[in-house]
Amino acid sequence: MIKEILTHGLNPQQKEAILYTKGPLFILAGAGSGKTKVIAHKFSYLVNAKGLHTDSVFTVTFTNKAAEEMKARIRNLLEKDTNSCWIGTLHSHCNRILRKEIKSLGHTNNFSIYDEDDQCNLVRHILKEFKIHEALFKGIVSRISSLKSSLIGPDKFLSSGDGFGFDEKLAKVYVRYQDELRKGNALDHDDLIMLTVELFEKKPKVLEKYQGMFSYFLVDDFQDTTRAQYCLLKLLISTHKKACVVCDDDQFIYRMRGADIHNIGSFEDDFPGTKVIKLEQSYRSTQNILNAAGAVIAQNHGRRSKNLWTKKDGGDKVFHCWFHTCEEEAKHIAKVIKELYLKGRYDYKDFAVFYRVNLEARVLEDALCHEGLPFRVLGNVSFYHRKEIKDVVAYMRLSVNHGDNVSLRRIINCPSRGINSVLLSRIEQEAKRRSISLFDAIKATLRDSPASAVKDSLTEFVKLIEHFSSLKCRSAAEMLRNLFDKSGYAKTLDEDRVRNVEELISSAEGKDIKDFLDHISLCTGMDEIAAGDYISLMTLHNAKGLEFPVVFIIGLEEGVLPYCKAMEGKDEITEERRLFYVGMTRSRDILWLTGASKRKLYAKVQDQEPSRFLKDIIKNCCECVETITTHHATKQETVKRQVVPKHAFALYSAGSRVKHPTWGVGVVRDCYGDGDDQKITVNFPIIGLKRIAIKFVNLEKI
DNA sequence: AAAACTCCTCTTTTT
DNA sequence: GAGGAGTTTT
Repeated sequence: MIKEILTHGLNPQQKEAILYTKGPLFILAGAGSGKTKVIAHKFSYLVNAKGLHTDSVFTVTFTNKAAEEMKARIRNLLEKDTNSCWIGTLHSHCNRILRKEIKSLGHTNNFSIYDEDDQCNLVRHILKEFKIHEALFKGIVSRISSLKSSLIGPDKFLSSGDGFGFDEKLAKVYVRYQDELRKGNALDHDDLIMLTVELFEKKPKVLEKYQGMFSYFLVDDFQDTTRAQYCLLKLLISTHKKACVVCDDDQFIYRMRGADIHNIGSFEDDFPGTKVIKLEQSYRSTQNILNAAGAVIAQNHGRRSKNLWTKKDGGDKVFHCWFHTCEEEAKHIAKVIKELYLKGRYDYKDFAVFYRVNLEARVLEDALCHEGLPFRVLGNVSFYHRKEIKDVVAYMRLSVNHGDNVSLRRIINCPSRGINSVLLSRIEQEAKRRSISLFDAIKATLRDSPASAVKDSLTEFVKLIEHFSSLKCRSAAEMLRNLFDKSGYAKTLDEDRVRNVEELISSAEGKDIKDFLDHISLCTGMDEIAAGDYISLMTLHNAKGLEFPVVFIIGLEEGVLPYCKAMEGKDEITEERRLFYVGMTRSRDILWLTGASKRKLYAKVQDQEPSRFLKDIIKNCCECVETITTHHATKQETVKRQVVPKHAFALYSAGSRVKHPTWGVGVVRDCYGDGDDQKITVNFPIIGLKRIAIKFVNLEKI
């Protein structure tokens, strides 16, 4: 009975995926095949039919956003609170475990979590000291990160190195970097995983405890796991082998972040008898879109075979259009969006434009502005990444963890406390000589230095930080507000930035200080208040996991998609192809693929060739649209005339505003007929779309 | 300590 | 072509 309720409205494969709990399960889920639904339903099946406790299902998502969605879905299905559940990213799970258990590894549990920015700062500091060319810091940070994602700690790396050249330097920096983290009582994101693995390997009792806590494991986006993450999961799963991983190898687009596609094979090897279920019915795209996307991805080899199909057969062919310049491309897209919008079938929020690199968005923004269309660009600098936010958070982190040298260096002269580089390096040396934290070194220096303006401001700084660490603030907001005022930092900011900090403070209202810090460290941005009717602009990477009725993918040119810096290796090209595939499969009804012969990249305009990926599909799947710039301009004109009729008797035209006696003001989306017989489609803000015959209604044109 | 100047770089990115 | 960082100038 419960079974029927929980699997109602699901297809046979989805049902099977939910009901199979005997052993390890591998779900190969195509784009739009309802994998999130399957995970949520499986969770509730485990609880309602199998009697598992909601806290004993270890559920992993790729992003925090996905975790929130999953929680909400499960909450609705179970009608139970999901707050204490283990539904989240692996990093947040590890943080939860480490805050509790890290003492047994000799750390303290008030550790700071460093983000990429902090890592870069630390590495640069080290490079300066080692007198290694500082511009290398980015490469080094990413090398260290990928070493950690493969569970290669500094010791292991050192011993593996008969290294020469760069590797030797890297090893030296890596050792020092990890040492600095340890001294500063800080972990970077990769440490969260690596240390949890270390914890489980060194402390079998702790591992047993967590193995015992969980009766089932659900892992979404398994293709995006790193080696370290896989090892962690394997440790936890190994006892009873009740796990279900969901993955799509065709959407593996995060190799650069250390994701390892071999984990898919490892899972089946490490858990023999794994049942494989394929979800191949797409509930998203039309058959035409699936055909085109399928033709693209089919060029990649060594994939798991998969045959996506849909009941939404037919649909429009995929549109393809080539332009002279990227400006024309952008203009045309704006025009198409406007026309579709005015027809009334779609809202602005139903449109998305994807591109490979952020700088492609510029031209598009101009064009959309020009047409007066509302849009938002996703994935700009995240809120927590802004300088002013990071600065106040650094104050907060230092108050919680005095050892946090990276945070201290960040704010010691912010606002200016008159500390010059001589004094600073004296403090650094003092800290090093006595192997104490910078914070303690400052205190020591203050004790035996003569009175001065610098001494006063430093004394005040120390007092401030100590005040807040001793003080039990009621909430993170209270602490932030006080720090912001009393540190004198507020005075150094302009209005905009003050407003940002205030936004941070209000988001901290009523939250526990440590929880709030964790939240900031583990989340990328403020949960986007995505509401509102906007066209979405984003990179192909950002598009993963989303869907839109109408999708445009722009810049389909050699050097852009595939991107020029990803064209050397074969693996890189296949990843670019998957990226394109991910973009295509986001679309429900309409898909446009565009490119241009001339595109402005950085300073100069470059000549562009059509992307090799287009060759795979144009012949059979695309409807090639001629542009205004070709000789057939008349065709465009006729299309336009249909949409915006301009005969003598037409009283209203698309885009004009009218007032209705009961529904208020609305925008005309589409018109039919003329004179007294004219019928119009009007969108009213609250009521929605309405068809109106003008002779029956007393409309006012405004 | 701020302003001016030069140099450099410039995929994608979640945690 | 713009933003960031580091260096030199005032």
